[in-house]
Amino acid sequence: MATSTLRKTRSTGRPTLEEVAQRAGVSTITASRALRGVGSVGPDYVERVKAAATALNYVTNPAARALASSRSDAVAVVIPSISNAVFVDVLESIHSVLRPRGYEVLIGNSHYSRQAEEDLIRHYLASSPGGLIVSGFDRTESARRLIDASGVPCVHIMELDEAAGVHCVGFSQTRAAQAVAEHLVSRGCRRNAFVGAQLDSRTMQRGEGFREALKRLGLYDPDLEVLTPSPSSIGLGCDLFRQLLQRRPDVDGIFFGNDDLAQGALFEARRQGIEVPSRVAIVGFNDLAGAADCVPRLTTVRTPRVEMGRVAANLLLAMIDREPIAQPAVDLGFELVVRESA
Amino acid sequence: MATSTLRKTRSTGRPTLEEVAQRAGVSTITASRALRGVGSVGPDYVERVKAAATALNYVTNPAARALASSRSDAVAVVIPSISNAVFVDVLESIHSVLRPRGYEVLIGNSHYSRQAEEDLIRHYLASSPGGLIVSGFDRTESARRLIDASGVPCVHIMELDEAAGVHCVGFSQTRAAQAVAEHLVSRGCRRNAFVGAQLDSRTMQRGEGFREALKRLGLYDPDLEVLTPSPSSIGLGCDLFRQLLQRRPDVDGIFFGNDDLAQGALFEARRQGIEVPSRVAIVGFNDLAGAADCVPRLTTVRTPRVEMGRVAANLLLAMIDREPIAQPAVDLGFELVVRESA
DNA sequence: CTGAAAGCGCTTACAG
DNA sequence: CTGAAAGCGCTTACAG
Repeated sequence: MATSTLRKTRSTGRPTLEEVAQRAGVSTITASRALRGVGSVGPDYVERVKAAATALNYVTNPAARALASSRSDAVAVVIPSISNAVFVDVLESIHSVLRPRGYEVLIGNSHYSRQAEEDLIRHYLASSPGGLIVSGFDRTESARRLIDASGVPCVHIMELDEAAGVHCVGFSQTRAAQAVAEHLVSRGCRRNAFVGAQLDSRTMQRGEGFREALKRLGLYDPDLEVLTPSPSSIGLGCDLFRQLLQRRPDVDGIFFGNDDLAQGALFEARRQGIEVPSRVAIVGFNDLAGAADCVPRLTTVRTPRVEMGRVAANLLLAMIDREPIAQPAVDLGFELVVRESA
Repeated sequence: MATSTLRKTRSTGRPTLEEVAQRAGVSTITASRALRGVGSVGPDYVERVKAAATALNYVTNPAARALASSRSDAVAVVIPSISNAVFVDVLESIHSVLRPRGYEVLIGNSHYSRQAEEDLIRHYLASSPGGLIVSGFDRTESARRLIDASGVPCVHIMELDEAAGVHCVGFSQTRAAQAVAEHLVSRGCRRNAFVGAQLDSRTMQRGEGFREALKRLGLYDPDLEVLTPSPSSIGLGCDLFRQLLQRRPDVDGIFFGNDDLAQGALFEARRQGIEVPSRVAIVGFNDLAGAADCVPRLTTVRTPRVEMGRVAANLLLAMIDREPIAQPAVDLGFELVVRESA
């Protein structure tokens, strides 16, 4: 058969660029350029190549492309948790802008471990991804150096840093916590507690912002800070609330570092017959699912998760395409949503 | 310089297998075999190669490996939603067994669309992944054919199918729903409703199992089936519960297709002063976060999400390694967790 | 605007 | 047990 001469020994069976080029009657490289839309190719050629590709059901072999160009169509996103709805929302948002642009989104879950994050960053950087998105700024020096040395475009999400050369999209965790403190105090709470779990850098920043604001208002009581390294959850919220009220029955305002803790507290309060917000006001963080519907409806801080993912992905895209960056650090703000619990 | 002869024109700067081999004083292919642990290589050689790789900080270029072997170290997982905690749990579990084995887990989110799923499957199959994990069996004929024709090992999760040649890990949605129906009836509920959202195949199977069981018990009332294509959420649970009780105030048992709907119903019941379970019993599905802590604590069906991910990933690994498969269809069962709401 | 040649960094298939 | 050669399917760099 005439076609048998085309068959390569180790062929995968799928059509190659060469076959597309042959069918279109052009050279392989012209077909490559036509399909990628780069370089100058005669419009008639472009059309013929595209037609041939469609007819053959051609799909670029990503491995071959990556090897030849030493640049992959992958973007790695390293987050500390995949169970925390906060990151899932951001991820989904990043996904929705990157996938349509042809990027593969690789998800690295560090489980809140600095060492695991460093390993993941090393792993992903090893395959020369098109871009990298990481969470916050709390990482090992090695990880930081790996990112710098790689030259791979990198966007930081969740937090803000004005340092030159750092690209980030987030909001001020500190200011958000201050807003919560001011709200609690303005509604008359005098003994305000902060309850934080996981102890990741963002939770700590919230604690700090809360503390600073209370100090400024002359209402800070170190005995009302409850911190635990356990992962945040509704069940933990129940426990911490119960313990806190047992130890300090005089507390009249509580700021929880995450909504799930606050929702747990609401359940526990109900079980113990403790009125919210009249006896103790409760504020959460993030405005996760259920916050608007629970009883009483939860007062919380709405964080810009969807927008953060979208803006970060677009910023990364601009960096990858070497477009000029108007604003390397984007503050998306937050919103205190006052409902019934405080 | 002597080393300049080693420098390739388009080098990426990272060490290559050739450099490792050179340092170890062996051929490239021997280094390749030593590092992969395949073929027969003298133990002393293996040691020297590994030492050289470590010294050079060598990391295999995945694109080159994939191109040469026409087989990638990626496993694609296609799920219908990334916001639904059910899939996040399974995903995390799959991740935890595949990543340590060197696989990259690619996540495809079909957003419950058959067409989107087909496109994702086509996309992932195009890059010859090592394996594929898909959710359930409800997909387009094209998607099914693509999977079959690809020859890529594929495991189905969430549901069960006894069909020969199909590898799956899940549990019977139907039987789980039957157990719920029997529980409600056994505790005295006579007018039992089913409330399902999203209308994905698993929700429909639950509805069917529930209906069949009630029919068998002579208690089926078609007017008590509430179905909506809206995505499942706590807020939707509030709405559907309110509407149902307005329309059929005599209902005394409700089975919600997912815990979030049930939790919403619990909130709404509280707001309306409707006693649960004395006036109406409520059962959820999946035993998601919060089910054990809400008020009243939710009676629900615990689904084996973590185990499902683990078993599916290991089954896939066995298929990839062409090991004999003892059991192509694994039924992991479920557990009715009776708490306070029913 | 178009193309022939070389190369990306591995692994397969074949020898010995 | 070890290796020289060829090839995977693209893109880069250089010509014309």
